[in-house]
Amino acid sequence: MSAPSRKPQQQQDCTHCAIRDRAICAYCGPQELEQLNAAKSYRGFPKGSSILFAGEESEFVGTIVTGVVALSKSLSDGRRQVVGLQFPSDFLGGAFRQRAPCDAVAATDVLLCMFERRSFLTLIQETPSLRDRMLDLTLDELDALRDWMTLLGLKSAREKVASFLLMLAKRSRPASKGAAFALPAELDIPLPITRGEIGESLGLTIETVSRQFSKLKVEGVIAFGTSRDFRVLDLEALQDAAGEGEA
Amino acid sequence: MSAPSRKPQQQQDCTHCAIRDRAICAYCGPQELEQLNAAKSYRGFPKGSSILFAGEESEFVGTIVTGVVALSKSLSDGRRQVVGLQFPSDFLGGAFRQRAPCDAVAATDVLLCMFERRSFLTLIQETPSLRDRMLDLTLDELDALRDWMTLLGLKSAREKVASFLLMLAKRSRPASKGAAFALPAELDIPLPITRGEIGESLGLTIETVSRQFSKLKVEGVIAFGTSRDFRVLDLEALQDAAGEGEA
DNA sequence: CGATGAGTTGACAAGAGTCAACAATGGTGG
DNA sequence: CCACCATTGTTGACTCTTGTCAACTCATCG
Repeated sequence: MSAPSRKPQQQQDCTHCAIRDRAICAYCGPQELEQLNAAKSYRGFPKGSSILFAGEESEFVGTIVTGVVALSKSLSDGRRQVVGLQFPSDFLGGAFRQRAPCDAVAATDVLLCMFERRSFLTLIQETPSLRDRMLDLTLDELDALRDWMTLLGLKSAREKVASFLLMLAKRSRPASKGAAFALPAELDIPLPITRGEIGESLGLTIETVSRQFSKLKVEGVIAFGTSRDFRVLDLEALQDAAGEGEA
Repeated sequence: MSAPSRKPQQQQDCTHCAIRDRAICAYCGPQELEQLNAAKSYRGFPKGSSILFAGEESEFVGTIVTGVVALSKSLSDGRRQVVGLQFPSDFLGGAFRQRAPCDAVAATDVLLCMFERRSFLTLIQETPSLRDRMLDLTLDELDALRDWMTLLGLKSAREKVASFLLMLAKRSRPASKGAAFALPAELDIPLPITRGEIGESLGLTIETVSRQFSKLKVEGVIAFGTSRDFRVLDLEALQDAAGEGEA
């Protein structure tokens, strides 16, 4: 486990922010950015720590600058379902409501660009570019959830695992706009979460996930560096295994 | 199959609308309502007809006044997953984006209160009460999807079916159609969709759905009138079977 | 070093899918 | 009005994917 970055981060200038063009502030002009700059604050969450508890009141909202956050729901008997993975530039929008709809846990060390919830609410009322972006992001999230539901509802274990790896491959790439999805085979992709968490995402057990990984490895579709990062050897085969093509 | 209500409905007055207090217009004052009243139009969709096609451009948005709409996604091999059931007062918000994110099919005869998409966009920009309600509804939908994902990911067939029946029981509250049909036995709940569609919602086959229904029936938890409506005999047992308690 | 947790692999069991036959329902046309 | 047909739903027998239980390996950290 790596060290928490607890110290208040030095105020990074918004204009040089790596996620400037994809985050909640994407549509903001220089002046609006100024406002955000003044209101924001950074906070680090060490891997494994809880960012939000389901049902609890949340006093802040925020954008992920670095790291991965797992949103999950639990049944009373302890079974857990991961209902969303959030990456840099994603907005912890659940926090937008008074009570968080699900747990949010830092899957890796996470750096959040935060706003106090109530002041963000007024900010958003007064700033059309923020408001529009907010709705955009929320609708994007809806779309992503629907795709995920499709995966959960009708894909086989193999398809689920392959789809998951593809999703990671796409999302873990720095924002290279345009250019069709092509992976250099040499690119090592980190698995930001454990097998257990992958299982909880896909509605599978840890053993099944492991077995599917092994099978894909034996088939020469993927290769592992350590058990926490992989490389796509045969993209076409992986897409095939994922049952790509959502018609 | 019942007759389509294709004829342009007479302009119903918004103030007497049955879903006035829950729909997109819930926060609107009298004056704003006036504006909506002028812009809206009604349109009926016969059972089984398509309202939106995934990927196609949608030229309107709308609220469901009566009926049930099934949102679904398909894989290229024909497998289908229902990713949302929408009831009266729900907003066909997918249509808010230029291209619909999934198919929308009228599961029953449906009456829609519609707006031309582009004019609705400007309307929403100028009307805070509409805008706020829109975000509310979208966030509600997100929450509902997350619950549904939890169901898909980790519940057993029995739990899925029981949860589905409970959901119907909760949601099928009066859209106050013809008062003539206000029966004393309010416990009779219609199943608005076929077993097949239920299966596609829950990630189960039609046979499994049927078997679980039969089991619940034999156990005395529910009873069927026709195969398209049921009654809850033992609510506690049903909640138990659903694995209620999302911690 | 052991100790701990993550990950892999195997044997087995069970839940859900598949295939198939049959029953019930509802709409159509003679 | 009834007979016919298509659609929808039910039930049974069998199969197979995935979950369960358990042993074991591997990496990492005190």
